[in-house]
Amino acid sequence: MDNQHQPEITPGNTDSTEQRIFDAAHELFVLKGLDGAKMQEIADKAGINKALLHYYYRSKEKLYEMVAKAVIGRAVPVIQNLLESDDPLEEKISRFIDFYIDMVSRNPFIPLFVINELNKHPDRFFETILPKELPRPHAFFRQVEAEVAKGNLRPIKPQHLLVNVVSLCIFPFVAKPMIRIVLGLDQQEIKAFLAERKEAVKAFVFQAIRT
Amino acid sequence: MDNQHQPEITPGNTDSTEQRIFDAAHELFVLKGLDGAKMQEIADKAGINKALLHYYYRSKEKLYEMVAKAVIGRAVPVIQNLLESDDPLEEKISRFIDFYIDMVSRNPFIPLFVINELNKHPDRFFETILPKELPRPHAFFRQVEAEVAKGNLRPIKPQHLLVNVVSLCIFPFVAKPMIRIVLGLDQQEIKAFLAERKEAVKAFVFQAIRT
DNA sequence: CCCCGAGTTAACCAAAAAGTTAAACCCGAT
DNA sequence: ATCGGGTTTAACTTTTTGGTTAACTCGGGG
Repeated sequence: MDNQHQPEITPGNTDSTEQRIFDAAHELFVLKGLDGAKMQEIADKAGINKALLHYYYRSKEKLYEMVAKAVIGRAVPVIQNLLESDDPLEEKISRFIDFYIDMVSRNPFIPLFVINELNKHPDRFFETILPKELPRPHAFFRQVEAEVAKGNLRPIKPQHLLVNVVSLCIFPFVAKPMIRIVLGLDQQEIKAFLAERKEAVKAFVFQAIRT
Repeated sequence: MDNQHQPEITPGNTDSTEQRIFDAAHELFVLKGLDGAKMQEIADKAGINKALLHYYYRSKEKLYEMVAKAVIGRAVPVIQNLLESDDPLEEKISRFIDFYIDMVSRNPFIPLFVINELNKHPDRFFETILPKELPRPHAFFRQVEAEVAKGNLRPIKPQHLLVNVVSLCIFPFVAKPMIRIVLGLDQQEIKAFLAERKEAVKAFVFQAIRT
């Protein structure tokens, strides 16, 4: 063991070594970013020798790529389904909000990871990480336009509506520590506050768009 | 020159060396974070020797602290003013949106920087970076509650309203590359889209809260 | 004219971190 | 049993990086 750090192996990890490495890398890359996470740290968390990282994944970059691809690829099909379903619009939006807030409150660091990746390594993102199939919101857009035309919805550009909904869902979880400070909430209170978000966002959005 | 990188000195920088270092560090830390930005890089960008970084600022940490403190300290008083002014509520919200979107469209990386700092180094943040005076939104909250009581506003928790407005202002700029992809916009189109945001957000928010 | 000290530099150092190697270890197939 | 390939490890090398040192420049008193 050339290990001067505390090993703190994640327990209960009975999978293959390759998987353990991947899981450890996933956790640390998402938490600390490419530069922040160290190979030794990942090895420690996976409970294996640093050389194994290179045995299974050739380099830090490659390992990072795998993780990034997995993280991003995971959410895309779900969003796609949500946007393309033929539910009535309000129901679709409601489901969308539920899904997004559930997802992001379980994994609050994922959106930050994606955004950072996209801002800091756009080249790599477009070349190797971006999945071929990315959400096509056209169906959703036409649906909104149809409702606006029918007079069921106040006039709004569907693009702005989509961006608004996503912003309202994601941002508060990403900025959770900031919000905690500004609103002066403790651990419990911020949790309660964020738990109210599903209903708060739905109410806000629907009041904004209903005629 | 122990310089194996391309120097690419930022031109037009006629200020003192100390200032040049600070500016270079500011740019790179905001762009790449503490781990991502390298001292050599900062020195190159400032057009000076690496040793000067340590001459003026003792260590990377100290330099980073200065930058972080400046970045965060800058926005706080303005927000404070906005929230505590005694303008009527709608005007206050309107100004708030204008200010935030102006600010974030000029410096799209600042919010990301603050959020990352807060998520990844909360300890340091609270100990050394957090300014004593942070925005106290109480006046704003009471104002909202008063309007709700008077029936001028639909019932809404003022905390959610504040979070909603900030989310709608900041997130689209932070997630700009993501939005570009999903909406399939080119450079020009995304610029135009974001330019519409001020009006779009105001319309959305006011329709959501007006009775 | 010379000194002095702030400013600046090249060269160096030590620690950290990525990556490599060669040997050992398991374990099923021969 | 043993061979052999996939797996794992300790130890090593290389590269990167933050930090230091000693020398040099240069302009303003004395």
